[in-house]
Amino acid sequence: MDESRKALYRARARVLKALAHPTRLWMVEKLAEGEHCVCELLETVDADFSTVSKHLSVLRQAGIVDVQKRGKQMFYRLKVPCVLDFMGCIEAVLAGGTKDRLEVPGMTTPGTACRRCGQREKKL
Amino acid sequence: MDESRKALYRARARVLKALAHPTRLWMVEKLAEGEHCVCELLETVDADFSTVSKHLSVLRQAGIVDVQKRGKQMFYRLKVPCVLDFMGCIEAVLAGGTKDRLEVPGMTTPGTACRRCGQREKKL
DNA sequence: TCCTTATTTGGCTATTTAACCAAATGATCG
DNA sequence: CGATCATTTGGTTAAATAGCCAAATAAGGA
Repeated sequence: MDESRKALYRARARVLKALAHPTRLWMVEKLAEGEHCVCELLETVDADFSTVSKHLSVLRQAGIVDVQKRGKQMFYRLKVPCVLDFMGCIEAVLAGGTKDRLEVPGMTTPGTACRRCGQREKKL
Repeated sequence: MDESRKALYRARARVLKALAHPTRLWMVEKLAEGEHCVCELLETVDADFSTVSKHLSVLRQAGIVDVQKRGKQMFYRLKVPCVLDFMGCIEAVLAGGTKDRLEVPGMTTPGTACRRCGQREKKL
């Protein structure tokens, strides 16, 4: 795998990591309703002001949300709403389910031999 | 927010966290082709055998992949293929884009006042 | 049975992350 | 200008994570 490909996966992982926190997930859903200032988000999250601010900063740096300053307040918005579509699949994972992809491409058959180990299973 | 709701967000975050690593993301894509044993995955990932094994364990415990032991080998499969659908949206985030949801629900308008701060913006 | 192969487990250390507190910034208001 | 409100930044500490190595398992094969 070449370096640019590695960088791609690192970048993707960074986005997911930004989302991978209960409070931040909750905030994303809250922002799906429309923009909110930090103090509004603070109300329902049981955490310190600075903690909330830092979570929002993580989401912003990942490119998931947007901010706009108006007056004394910072208004956060969901910049990329498609992240909300993740929830359905996450629920499927939690349900232990084997939910198919939304758009099913050609998933190739299992059965390729292990090139390193050189062999396929022997029994069954 | 009640405790069971918090637990839900924690659970969701756990799934995303399992996915939020470059190597694991890569493995998920690789497993989308069909099942692979650990040694096959090892070939292309530049890491220790035990490291690869641990990454797979994380994915398994999250419920994203499945294992089946056959002979000496452990065959990992993607249990919930819909996680592959995340990639499109992640790319949109990376592109700084404002990609809409796949299925657009009624996203409410911004403009609700800050109940805590008691006011809406003054200028502009 | 002993050896080899495939994979997991158990430390261990370095790095990252989360949370809180206190102090800094920035805007509006009196 | 000085006070106040909304939010961010910096510091600190505790906890979680990633990676490597070495040892433990588990299944076949000689």
